[in-house]
Amino acid sequence: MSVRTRFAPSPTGYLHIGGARTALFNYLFARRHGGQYLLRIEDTDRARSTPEAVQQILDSLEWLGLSPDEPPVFQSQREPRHAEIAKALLAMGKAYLAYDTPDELAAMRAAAEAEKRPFKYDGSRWIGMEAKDAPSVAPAIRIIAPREGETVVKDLVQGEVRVASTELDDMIILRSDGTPTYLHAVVVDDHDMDITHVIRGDDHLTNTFRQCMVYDAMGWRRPHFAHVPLIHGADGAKLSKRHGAVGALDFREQGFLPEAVCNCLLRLGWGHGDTEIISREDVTKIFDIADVGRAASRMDYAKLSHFNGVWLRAADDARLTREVLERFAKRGVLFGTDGAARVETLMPDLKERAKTLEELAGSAAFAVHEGPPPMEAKAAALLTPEAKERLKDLAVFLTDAPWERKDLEQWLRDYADVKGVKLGSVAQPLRIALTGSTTSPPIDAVLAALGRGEAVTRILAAAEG
RNA sequence: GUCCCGUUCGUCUAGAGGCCUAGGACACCAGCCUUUCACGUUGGCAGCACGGGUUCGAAUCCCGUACGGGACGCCA
Repeated sequence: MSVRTRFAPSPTGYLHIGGARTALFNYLFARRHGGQYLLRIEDTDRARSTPEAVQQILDSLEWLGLSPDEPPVFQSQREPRHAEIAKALLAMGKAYLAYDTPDELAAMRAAAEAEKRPFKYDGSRWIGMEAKDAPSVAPAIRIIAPREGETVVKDLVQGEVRVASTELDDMIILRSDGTPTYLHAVVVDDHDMDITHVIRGDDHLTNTFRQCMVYDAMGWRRPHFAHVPLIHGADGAKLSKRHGAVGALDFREQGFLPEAVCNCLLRLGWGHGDTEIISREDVTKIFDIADVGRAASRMDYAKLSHFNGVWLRAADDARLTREVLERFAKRGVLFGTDGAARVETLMPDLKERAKTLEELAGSAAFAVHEGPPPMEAKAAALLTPEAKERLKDLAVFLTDAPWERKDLEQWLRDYADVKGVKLGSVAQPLRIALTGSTTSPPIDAVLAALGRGEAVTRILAAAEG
């Protein structure tokens, strides 16, 4: 049977990076083994699930390049099937009707706590009861837990984990209102979807033992399990908004590339020798779930920036230009076709200096600015009378300079040589005049991209300003 | 509280008994390169949670302790 994995988020909010990483592992595992990777939306909690959240999860996965191979399955639409299995279990005598009310259950828990003993449900009085003797409350269906021995799970990440049957009790699989519980629905769905490998967050590890009750009672073969550790915030606590960006789409907003986010997420928990930078294509060839670590890791935003810088430099110039222009539009920065062309011309040098698309947009803005760009205070301070004289002189001489980047560089060197000054004392005033900033791509590249007319205009404006 | 899982530089990790004087990456510090800033490059700082075993030999195996996380719902 071919490998089938699934990512099963509940649509109660945005997709956070922990979920994104789980999706990534599911995707990679399936690809590695030539199988399918599916998506199941666990929307059985009607009160908390929203269509907006579903859409956001879909958008997030698409952005990350983790769209499923088949249309998503919506768990809520499968409730009849869940009920059918619950009733089948009842008919087989592997489950029973339990007539406890929520209040009675709460009282039992309170009593257990008062006596400082762990609460364990005992529904033995309901087993074998005739319908006519039952209380007049709507019953829930409980599955009969194993009474002795232990359950053993060979987890692909955590290794062999075992839990004694004394720890398990008869759990509810169908509520008194006829709706399935999560632990039951998951098993039925995974079985029906032919899921062979369940890869999920390690918070589900102990749930696995209860899910095994359903598999075993139905005589279904259990899938392989792999419980990957959670991602924590920089302080080691559970990941939350106060740690900064956690939603997958927040990263897009902040100018991170999906390939960088995936690379970073991959390295949180997965290791393969000293490999740090790795493409989707390459990791697909070597990914092994056994190489995932067992310990929780912390999200490291500084390292994400580094990964992003690496992938930014490797990215296609036309693509980056599109991204930057989109950001200009959002910032209200106006640009014409010549401005767009300047950005693309400068892109090889621009991307070398940025960590995010936001930074890239910031450093590219001077190129499309209508007229002389705004002057940074630090830059303005360096425009001494002496520097302004230099600019006036340059404006004159540049009129005859050859306007190709390579030639411009040589021209500037010759100019500095002839004037007997250091190249820096020529380049820096020029940079300030042309970009309004003390930092920019190499000055010859800037001159070439702006064009002679625009360059001279800016130089004169700065010299006289 | 009970059960389950975990613990290598600040962070992410390599490490499956001798290859470890514990390797790499990010961050940080210093130098080099240089028309600025980056990139690149050289070097530096810094870690096997603790205590017992097993073994000729342990970061690696076993047992405790401590600390962290997770699960204990008619939530998912």
